[in-house]
Amino acid sequence: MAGLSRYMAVLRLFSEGAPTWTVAEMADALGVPQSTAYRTVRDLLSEGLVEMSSEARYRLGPAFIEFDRLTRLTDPLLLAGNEILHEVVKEAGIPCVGLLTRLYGREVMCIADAASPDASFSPSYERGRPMPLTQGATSKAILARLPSKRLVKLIGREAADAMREELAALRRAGFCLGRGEIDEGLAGLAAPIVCEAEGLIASLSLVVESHRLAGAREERLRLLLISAAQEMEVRLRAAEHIKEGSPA
Amino acid sequence: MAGLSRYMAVLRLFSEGAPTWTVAEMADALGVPQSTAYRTVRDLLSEGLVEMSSEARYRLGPAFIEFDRLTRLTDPLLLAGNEILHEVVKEAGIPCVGLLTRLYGREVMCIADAASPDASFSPSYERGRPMPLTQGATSKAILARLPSKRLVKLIGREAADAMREELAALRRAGFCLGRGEIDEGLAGLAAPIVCEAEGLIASLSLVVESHRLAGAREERLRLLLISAAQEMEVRLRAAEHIKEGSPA
DNA sequence: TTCATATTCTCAATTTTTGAGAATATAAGC
DNA sequence: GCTTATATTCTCAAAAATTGAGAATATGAA
Repeated sequence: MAGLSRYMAVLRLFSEGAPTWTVAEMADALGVPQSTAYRTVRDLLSEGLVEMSSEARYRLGPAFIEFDRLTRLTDPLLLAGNEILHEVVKEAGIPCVGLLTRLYGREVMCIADAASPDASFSPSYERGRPMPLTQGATSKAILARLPSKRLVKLIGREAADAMREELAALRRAGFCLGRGEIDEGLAGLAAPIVCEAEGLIASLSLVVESHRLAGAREERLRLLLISAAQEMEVRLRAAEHIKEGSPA
Repeated sequence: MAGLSRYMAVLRLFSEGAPTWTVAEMADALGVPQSTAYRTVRDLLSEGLVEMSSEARYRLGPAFIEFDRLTRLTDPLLLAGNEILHEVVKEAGIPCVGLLTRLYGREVMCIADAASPDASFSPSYERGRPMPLTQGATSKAILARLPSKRLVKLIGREAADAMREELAALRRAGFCLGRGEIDEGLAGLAAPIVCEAEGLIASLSLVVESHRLAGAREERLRLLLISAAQEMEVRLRAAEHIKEGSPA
């Protein structure tokens, strides 16, 4: 095993169910001798990617929290959209959770969440959680705006072909509604956000209880999301011009 | 440059002021040939540690957000203390920001923050932000509980000697108050949290406007923080026993 | 102290990385 | 379509780093 992947293999051992590991356990899990595992852990330790917990057990280190903060401070979508996200949740007027989600590398990932104070349900999403690529309004709103070449790369030719018509319709509508596709009893409403210059394809979505989606209210939320998403696009373009306009 | 550090050197280029880089810029900044830089970036890309932004620019990738989520879900201090942190802010009854801070690797780092709705000031702290080691109530409450050997390793012999008496007093008091040590006009109040079994040394602190710290109120907040910190220690020990008690 | 376990060290064989430049993509303009 | 400029990958022998087994040291508790 070579280069970076040898380190990442260790880091990927850590999980919610197994948050701490001894070096012996790592060596075992990866099938490498202990001396090698110790060297690897020592390197990770010195970079802050793991820390010693106690009694020879190790856990993920502070570097991840710091780098995450950096992404929070610099992500153009968050800068343009976090404030609006909270406003949308407030204006929705019913119990709901708002999500900002983004195609990120090869994943569709939630990068910001905001629950209304009266939201009694807890949707399974939050910052840092990868979402299923082809299910749910949030992801579909994103896939619908993907150039077909990239879509194929992401989900494969067959899956892309199977979804082509549905996505074309969503693209025309500029909006996506899904009922119970992910959580039973919950519905997702999502509007796409695209900024070519930043290479950004994302969506703003709202998760609400299905039974609250009467006709008129659904229409109101649709308009709310679409206009909020458009406002985010405007801010993204503005931020980008500022960057280019400023002296290098 | 060898092994992991060669990759970290690239990642550490990214900052709030320079959130995106071209490969040529990286190669320049690090003094390596472009072909080498391209190979390094390709590896980082495939692990999700960087992503392509647009037009040959790269930014930090989704892996950091995912790993951060994992630390949020598994950090024993956060599991034991996040709820209490919010209660403390609520019960404080004045505009304030509550912080959970932890000795993390070689840094003192804030891992959770909660502002009261009426807090009009914005303290310079938040999750993922390293704090100055030897300044501010938050850090001092932690240093006071550090075994002197580790203290020396952390801040050096001279600095450790210079602080020895002050820290001994803080240790006896079980509490730390600092006025304007970090932000002019703000005061920090902090109580230590220690859990040997988890190898955890931390503090719970409250940032308030200095002028609001009348005598009686200061005393009330002191007691609030100390009892909340103790409750966290209790929960930490409970969580630890559950872990040990459960079948492997 | 003594034991048990955690961690680092040693060294030759093996594998990876490096750098310079050539060879390919890729995208924009004509 | 072609042309140009730039981005990215590839090639290959020399240089450097990693590997694995085990010995040598810490470290901490009894």
